[in-house]
Amino acid sequence: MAADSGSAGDYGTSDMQRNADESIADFASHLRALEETLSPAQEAPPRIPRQARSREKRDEILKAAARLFVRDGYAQTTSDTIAAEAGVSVGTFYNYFRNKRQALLTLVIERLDGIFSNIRLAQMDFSDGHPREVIRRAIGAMLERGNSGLRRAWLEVMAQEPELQPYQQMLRQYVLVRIEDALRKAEARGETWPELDISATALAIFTLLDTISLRTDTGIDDERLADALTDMVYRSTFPQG
Amino acid sequence: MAADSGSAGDYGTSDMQRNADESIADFASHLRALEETLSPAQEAPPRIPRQARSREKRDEILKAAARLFVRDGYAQTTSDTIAAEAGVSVGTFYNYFRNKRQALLTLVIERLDGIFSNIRLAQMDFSDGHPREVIRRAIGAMLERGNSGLRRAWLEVMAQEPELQPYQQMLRQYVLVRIEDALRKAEARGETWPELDISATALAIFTLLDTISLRTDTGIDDERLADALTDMVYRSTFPQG
Amino acid sequence: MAADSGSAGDYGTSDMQRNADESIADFASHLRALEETLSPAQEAPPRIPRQARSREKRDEILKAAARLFVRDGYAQTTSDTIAAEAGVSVGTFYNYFRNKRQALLTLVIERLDGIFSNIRLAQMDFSDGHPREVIRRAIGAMLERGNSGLRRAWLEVMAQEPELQPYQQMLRQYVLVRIEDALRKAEARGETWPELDISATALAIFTLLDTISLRTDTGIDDERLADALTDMVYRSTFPQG
Amino acid sequence: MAADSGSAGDYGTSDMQRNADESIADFASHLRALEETLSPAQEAPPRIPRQARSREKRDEILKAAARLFVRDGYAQTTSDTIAAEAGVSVGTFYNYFRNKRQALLTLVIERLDGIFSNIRLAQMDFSDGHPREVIRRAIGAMLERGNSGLRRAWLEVMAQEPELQPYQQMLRQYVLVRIEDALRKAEARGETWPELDISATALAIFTLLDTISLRTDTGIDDERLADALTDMVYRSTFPQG
DNA sequence: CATGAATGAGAGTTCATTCAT
DNA sequence: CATGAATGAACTCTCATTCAT
Repeated sequence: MAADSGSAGDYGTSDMQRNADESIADFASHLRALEETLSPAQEAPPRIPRQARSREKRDEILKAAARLFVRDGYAQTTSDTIAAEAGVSVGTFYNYFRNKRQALLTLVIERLDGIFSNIRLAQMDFSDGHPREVIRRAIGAMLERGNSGLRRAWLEVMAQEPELQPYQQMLRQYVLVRIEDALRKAEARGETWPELDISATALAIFTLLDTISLRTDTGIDDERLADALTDMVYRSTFPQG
Repeated sequence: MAADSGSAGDYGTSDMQRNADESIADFASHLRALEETLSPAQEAPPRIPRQARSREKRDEILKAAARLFVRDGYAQTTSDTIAAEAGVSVGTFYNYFRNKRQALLTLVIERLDGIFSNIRLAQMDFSDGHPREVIRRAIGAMLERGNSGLRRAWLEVMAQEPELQPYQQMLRQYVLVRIEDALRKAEARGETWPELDISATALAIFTLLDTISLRTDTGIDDERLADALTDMVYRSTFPQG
Repeated sequence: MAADSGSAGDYGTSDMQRNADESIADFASHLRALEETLSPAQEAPPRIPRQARSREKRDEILKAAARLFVRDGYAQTTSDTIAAEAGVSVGTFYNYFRNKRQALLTLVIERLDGIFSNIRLAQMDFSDGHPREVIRRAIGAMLERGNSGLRRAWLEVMAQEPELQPYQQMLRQYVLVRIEDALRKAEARGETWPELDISATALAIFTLLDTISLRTDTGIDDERLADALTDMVYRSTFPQG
Repeated sequence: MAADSGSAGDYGTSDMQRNADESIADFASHLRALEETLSPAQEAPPRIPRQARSREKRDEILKAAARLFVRDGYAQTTSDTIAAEAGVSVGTFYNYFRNKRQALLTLVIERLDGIFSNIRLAQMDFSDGHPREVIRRAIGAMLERGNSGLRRAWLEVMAQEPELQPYQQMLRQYVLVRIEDALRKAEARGETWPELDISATALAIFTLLDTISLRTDTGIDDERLADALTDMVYRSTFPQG
């Protein structure tokens, strides 16, 4: 299915490489943007650990929390349980995190790229003439990262705490706007279907991939899935696919 | 369950219809069994009342519960609130429903087709030669049903109670298989893209539409959205769209 | 010590009576004013009891709370303890009161006259020519009411919850202003010491009596104490006492 | 501490003085015993350190504690906060003081005369013929000392721990008895109002001044307040003021 | 002695569910 | 059947105090 190579020569690889590097840098900066977006929701933790052992314990607690949030969901996970799972007392949990919500927020911020793998979509740039590959790469990257469980927990908190919803909106807008941009540029170059409804298509693409990345077991191999999704996005945007 | 019949056949559609209806009925009966399992009959289980006045009261309660589940989510809705919203006492609520969960299950069972509007996708039949219209109609139907709020509540309970998940799987499989079937037939007729990965594509279509129908406000008009989605599904399946 | 009688006639008694009646009416209106002052701090209780038994239970809980607040102080009294003392469960306590603070506020409002016996001072009217008796009566009334324990609890909450302090200030101002008024009128009639510092004296009188009424056991009989206080207030305000 | 001397009886004053000083010393030693009783020596009790650096640190902590007790009250001040305010760790706090209460007790003992400024009242001696000035001076001295905040904290602990109440009684009695003494002597010289109820009047004077010295902001200038209080005490005791 | 992480009893509060009236 | 008061387990979070480093 994948057809890459290209018309021009041998330095294709180094080109790819350069693109990948840039892409990683891009990705990092996108992440930082998202982090900025989220941090206002994050109050200072009660204790900033100074000793090395302390950092480890904090990480233990975070890992324990992550396990439970993923397994049982946010609401079903109690502070007592997290503490027990981490092998510490409740007091200790509250030494490191102001409250349960902050623990989740911390997790989300620290694992942004795993959780919001959809920002990969924000990086798509169709200007180099190989849109199919661009799409394929973004989708592949999205599917391989695995922290969708935490995103489910994040969505759960948001449902309960309306103050957080703006943040979700912002994250979403961030990606959405970038997809629209990429599409609009391709449209300007006359590459897309005529009369393509850019906003609606961007929304559809975003929704599709955002949700698919939350999948647990689809019964379908990730590679095949990525290929099918790529075709879908590609064909629905660029004619003569 | 599957009844395919053949390419021509004027009763194809009504067949499809019957099948979908049957399937919903099946699903409902499973859910009812589940209800029994999850809320084991103790002493006198609340039954559907015969007298008109009682039925009305029960319906009032259900409507109130639905409003609140949709507005605030399942966990955030308390039995007290439901009773208050319905203008009855908590006791009365518990006279009609064994517990909060049963009230939601009842709602889900009674409004199955509104909630699981994705069942409409199971009815797509591309054999009449106008696949784009078929897709458009299914999508239009999905988007216009309004009970996505209750489905969100249903998903919320499921997250908490793993025993329910098989039922979600069941419904999902039902629709998926039907989409695959339709695609396979179209493929047999040589209408689809060559080498189309049927299962993966069906999954993608299902996921996309299933999620989109949960939307609250996308900022995009439903008609436009339906058109864009139709294009997406159509172009990614049938070439030369 | 008391010397009343008067220049004129036999209907002195009925005069007294009328004054007492007026005084009670006055007192009630003062109380209402204080209640108005406090009520903004009071949120609606979670459940307004309708059944008679319910009112009784509410009263039981209030009495139990009062006992414990007086005996152990506000902070040392837990909701569990109150419930236990009242012979109910915690849940029941929270059915009647939104929280511990509201229970105290309710008590305070319902027993305003016992707790803020100092409003008696707000009623003093020296215009009838018998200031000593007026003072004596106010002080006597202050000392005989007994809920100073609850006022101590009230002061305790206020120390902890700055939002309530305005209310204390208002109660205080209410009485203070009225004492000043009475003094100022007497001054206008030339009855007071020349160059009397009205505000400071009012403050001193208020403070003295306010605090004395918080006494538990002074070792001195209430009548004697009232007489001594009367002398003190009278002599420090009106010359040639 | 106040040196008045006067026309009559040259050692009278110094006697009073000695008594007051002794009494304070007594009180202090009682408090120290109390400290022992309340915080029973376990293993190595924190003692007053000898080395200069340690003394300074201890003083820093005490000052920090004082600031916070005054500003926020005893209960609202946590050991963590005290440590932070003093720029040390909690551990260090507990190296110098057995517990929070002991820190307050220590403060009280070390600042007895500032806190219990009402002891000044015990030193009043009307025998030199200028009672008004004597009163004025005592009141002035009371009002100018600023540690009433700590006394409020002390009263707070006492409310929680009944074992401490005898000590409060002790100090109170000491001052009361001395005021009564002074009044009785003046009465013997025929200077007071006839039939003055000495005990009750002493109690009233004590209560008034004791409480007024706890004031925070009365809205009235201290000098004016002192003058008004002086008038009040003077006129209610000595006729023809 | 200094540090600060760890502890855990305990406090306030909520809410699904029961049951006497 | 309707009512709504009663229940208590469960949950989140605080803070005085200890103790290993």
